[in-house]
Amino acid sequence: MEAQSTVEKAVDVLFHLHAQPRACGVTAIGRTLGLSKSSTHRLLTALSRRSLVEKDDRGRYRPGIGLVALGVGALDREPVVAAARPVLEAEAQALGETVFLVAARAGQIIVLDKMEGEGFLRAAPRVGSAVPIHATAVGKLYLAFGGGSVEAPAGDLTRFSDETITDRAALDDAVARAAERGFAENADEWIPGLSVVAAPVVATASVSATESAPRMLAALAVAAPTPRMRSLGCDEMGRRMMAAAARVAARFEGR
Amino acid sequence: MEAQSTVEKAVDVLFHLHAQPRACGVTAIGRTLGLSKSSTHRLLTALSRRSLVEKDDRGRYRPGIGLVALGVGALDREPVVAAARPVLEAEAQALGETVFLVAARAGQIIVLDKMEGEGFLRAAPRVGSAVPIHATAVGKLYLAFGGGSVEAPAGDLTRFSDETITDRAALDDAVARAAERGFAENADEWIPGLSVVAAPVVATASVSATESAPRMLAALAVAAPTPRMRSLGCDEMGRRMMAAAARVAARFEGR
DNA sequence: GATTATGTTCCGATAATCGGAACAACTAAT
DNA sequence: ATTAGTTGTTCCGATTATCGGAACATAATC
Repeated sequence: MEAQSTVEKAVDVLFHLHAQPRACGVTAIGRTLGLSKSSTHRLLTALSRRSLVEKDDRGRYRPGIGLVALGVGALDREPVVAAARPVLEAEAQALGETVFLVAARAGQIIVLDKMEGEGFLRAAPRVGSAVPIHATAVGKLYLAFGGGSVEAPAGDLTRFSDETITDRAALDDAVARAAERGFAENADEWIPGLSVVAAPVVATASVSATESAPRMLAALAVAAPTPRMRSLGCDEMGRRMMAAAARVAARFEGR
Repeated sequence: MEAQSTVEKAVDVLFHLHAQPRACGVTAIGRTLGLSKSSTHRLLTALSRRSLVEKDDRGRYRPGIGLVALGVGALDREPVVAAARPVLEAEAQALGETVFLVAARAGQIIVLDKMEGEGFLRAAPRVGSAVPIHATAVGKLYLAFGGGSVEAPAGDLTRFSDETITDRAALDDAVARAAERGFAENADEWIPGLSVVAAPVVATASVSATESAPRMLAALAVAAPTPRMRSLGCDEMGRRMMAAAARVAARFEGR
């Protein structure tokens, strides 16, 4: 293991609890995280005092209400989210489909915000969850424009569906195509029946206090059932997302 | 101060960051929490390694994406939430107004879940946020049926609107009335223009491994603009919420 | 350009953490 | 009901991460 600091261990406990489908006991948690029973217990009681975990009748622990409280509104403070929200709403309204704001965080690609359209495509990824890199439109965009902020997974590319790209060379081709066109698409490669078209939000963010550089901050993506996306026109949607992404960038830069 | 353990201090940092409208510096955080600059810095870097906080270009810190990830789905594991969701959906659909599931956690009253109706009453409290005790329908319910799990605030009762109950005796009367009728109401006492009717979810939860006792687990509440609530009929809504709460209790007990 | 404030790093003294062991409470099986 | 096994909780001395002041580097302010 590589966790030294106490708070990192505590956070690991939180993530472990989050990953489990139901409440866990002290012993089980300690065993899988390599902590002694007494240490685990102390961490849990500390977290419990701040209600980040809760103890049920049987002494088992599960994620607490404090986590929800901390998570709510945490995204509103992200400048990109604030800049994108009106655009998200406008596009979701105009297209009637769900529109996402997605960005790279800590090497993963994460859904920052979404706006549901009239369509019934409600199940799609939740805000805060991570999506695969090699099987999504946004993933390809980040490989093309991200400047190394995310990388294709080492080892084999997981197959999610019949259409999933599992060949390195084919993935490189798809990335090159995205770099050329300025947007990326994804038809059934992750979730069968789901198609996505995405465009990058590029803006000159202050990279340090004195210096600024244009950088890919996020991606705007529209999702729709595959037949519906075909009838809307993939290229048409690509142009539309690029224009919307440009509006987000403009708002981000303050005008 | 009363924070001893390191992880509690770290959590305090998270809550402080959450409460601030924008990114904070190390010095400011340390000052308000009574921590030395170096300690604060170490806590922040530890939290940052797990992406619970993020550092912007200027070295200021704000809540991170990890918090969102941890918050998402944390509520689905609450048995009451799982039991209530279908009922919430059905009521929101049938009434066309927003329906809440609210419960006491750590002495506070907290919104566990909500389902929005057709109405445009979207601003109402968010999932995960706390609501005042003496100025809400659910607060009165907990004072009546909660068995001491929450208590009316010490000192003066904060006035939120013209209708807010600020007199102890008047509050006791309102609580007694709720205990008698089995539901509680609230017209403009917290947010002007907003009326709520709520009923308690009472079920026999296992209080220990061998013993069980009937207990108030949560409350179901419907919110609507005051005129609309008047036209729906407060008593009618009270009966309706009591019936819905009974369905939640039945589902909770496993049938 | 000088000055103030802020983020970051270093290091010895301190105090919280660690982990084994003993205890208590519950579960499962006999 | 009794027993055996498991799990949550508490205790305590040894360990070690934490603490806080000070020094340093960098950015903001005048």
